[in-house]
Amino acid sequence: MSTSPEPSSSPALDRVRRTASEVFGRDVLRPGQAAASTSLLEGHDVLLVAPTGAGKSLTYQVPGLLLDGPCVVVSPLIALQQDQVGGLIEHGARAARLSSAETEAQREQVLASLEAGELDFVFLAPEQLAVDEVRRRIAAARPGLVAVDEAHCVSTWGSDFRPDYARLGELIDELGQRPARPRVVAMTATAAPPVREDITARLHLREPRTVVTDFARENLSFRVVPVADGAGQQRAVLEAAAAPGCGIVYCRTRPATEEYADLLGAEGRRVAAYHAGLPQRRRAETLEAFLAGELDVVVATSAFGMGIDKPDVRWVVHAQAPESPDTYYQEAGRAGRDGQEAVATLVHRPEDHALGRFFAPSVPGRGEVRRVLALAPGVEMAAAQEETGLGRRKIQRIRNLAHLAEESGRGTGADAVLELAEAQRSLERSRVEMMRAYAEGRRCREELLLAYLGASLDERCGRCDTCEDGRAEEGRAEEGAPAEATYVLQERVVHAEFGAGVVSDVETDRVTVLFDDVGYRTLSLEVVEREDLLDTVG
DNA sequence: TTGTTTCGTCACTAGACGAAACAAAGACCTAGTC
Repeated sequence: MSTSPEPSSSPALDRVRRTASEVFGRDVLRPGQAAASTSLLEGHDVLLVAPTGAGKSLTYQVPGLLLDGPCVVVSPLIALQQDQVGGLIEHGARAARLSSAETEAQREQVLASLEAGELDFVFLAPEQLAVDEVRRRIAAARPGLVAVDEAHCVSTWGSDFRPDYARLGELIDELGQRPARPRVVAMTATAAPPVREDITARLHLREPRTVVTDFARENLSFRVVPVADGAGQQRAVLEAAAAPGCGIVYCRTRPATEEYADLLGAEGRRVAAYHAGLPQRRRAETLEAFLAGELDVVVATSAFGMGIDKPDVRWVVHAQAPESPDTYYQEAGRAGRDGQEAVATLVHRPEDHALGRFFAPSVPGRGEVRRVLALAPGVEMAAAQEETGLGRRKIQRIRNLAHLAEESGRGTGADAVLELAEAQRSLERSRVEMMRAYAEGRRCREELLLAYLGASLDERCGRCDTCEDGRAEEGRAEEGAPAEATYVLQERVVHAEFGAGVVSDVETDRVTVLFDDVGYRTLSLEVVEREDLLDTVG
């Protein structure tokens, strides 16, 4: 996998520029757009990591028009798909959505148009692509490009939620083999290096080029407010949410969103709660009102996220820590998209991390795994449930684990499945610990987040709370001069106990490694060196 | 894993206490009902 530089000139780039200008009215391409689009035209698959608002859409829209055959866009939310279809039609492209929201007649119309070559773009969720009939008819239309939007879902979902995400790679493979296999572009706003690798592997990207745009946020200040109890937490959240301008308060539970919405409402803020337990219509109204500037604050669970591109959000407050720095950076990053100053505050109570551990996927029992693996191939879900006495979700999870275990070379059988499930749980739990390290550490906040996400900051941000109050600087002084660079970021290493892994962060006195089987571990450099625990792999 | 609610016990017959039970995100989809 390589990170592609911006191309300076080529016939492919000329075609991209012309179409971007003539069809979409974009005379200047933003960072990443040119590299990603030309790579697709040159025959590569592409993984694009670029922040929301950086114009990721253009990266599939332009090649989608230039390559032969229609472009299939896989997108997780049908509400988002509708907006994207509307946007393309406005520019004169032929686009449609295929989902359960369409009537049978409308679905037939979409598939017939696709087969007749009358559509440039078709939008659908993985669940639609998993329908044999739909997949067969799309393959018959010989698509030239498959775009996977919000591609981090491929990595974070699939094992126990929306299982068709776990099958997306093979579903795309079935749309045609080379030379007819469509090219694939996977797009996401943030993805730490192991997530990028996971997406590449699960989508079976071929000769992939990875395009990563700069995602440091120079207008965003990160803050952490430690609190000891529930009352302190509430005070801190209300205080942070009293900031001027509009903002988002993120909570981990639905009742918490309602409670804070009531409290903020009582203070005179125009506020609404948002979570997946609310009626669809009310959710849509809340989103619309927020985008239109009719609400000051939305108090939400993680359901409020994808597709929200409101530039003037001035602050984001996390009432509880989310389960990983990946999620935190994505949610906090919804503040200040307009480039004006914005603040991201995490109210931190150590107990809140328990919820992160609770949500980490469980490891199935050995007996359960054996029963699922013993099922005859191709057996229907209803029969499988009857035979194993297990729920649909559990069966699906074990099947997906078995599939992934085999694909990743761990092998077949119950041991391989259990090993993989253990590794997944370890990784999730270690992400929770990384989040704790963020909240409890005294390093520059942005430096730590960017290191985690695989980018580096040349110097401390100078804006976060630890930079401002001098803790970040003090910490460095106490630790002494930076240690000689024994380990290099993204280098592969082997630990005596934890096995193989990749260096994800190097500080003056410690090194953080993402191990394949146990997740993130932060190790003291002194101990590592004294006991010779970590070997680099050539 | 944790915090909150519910329930039973003791018996100072009102309320304190501890144990047990419960709930804690995310979105497709389809079938059934009004």
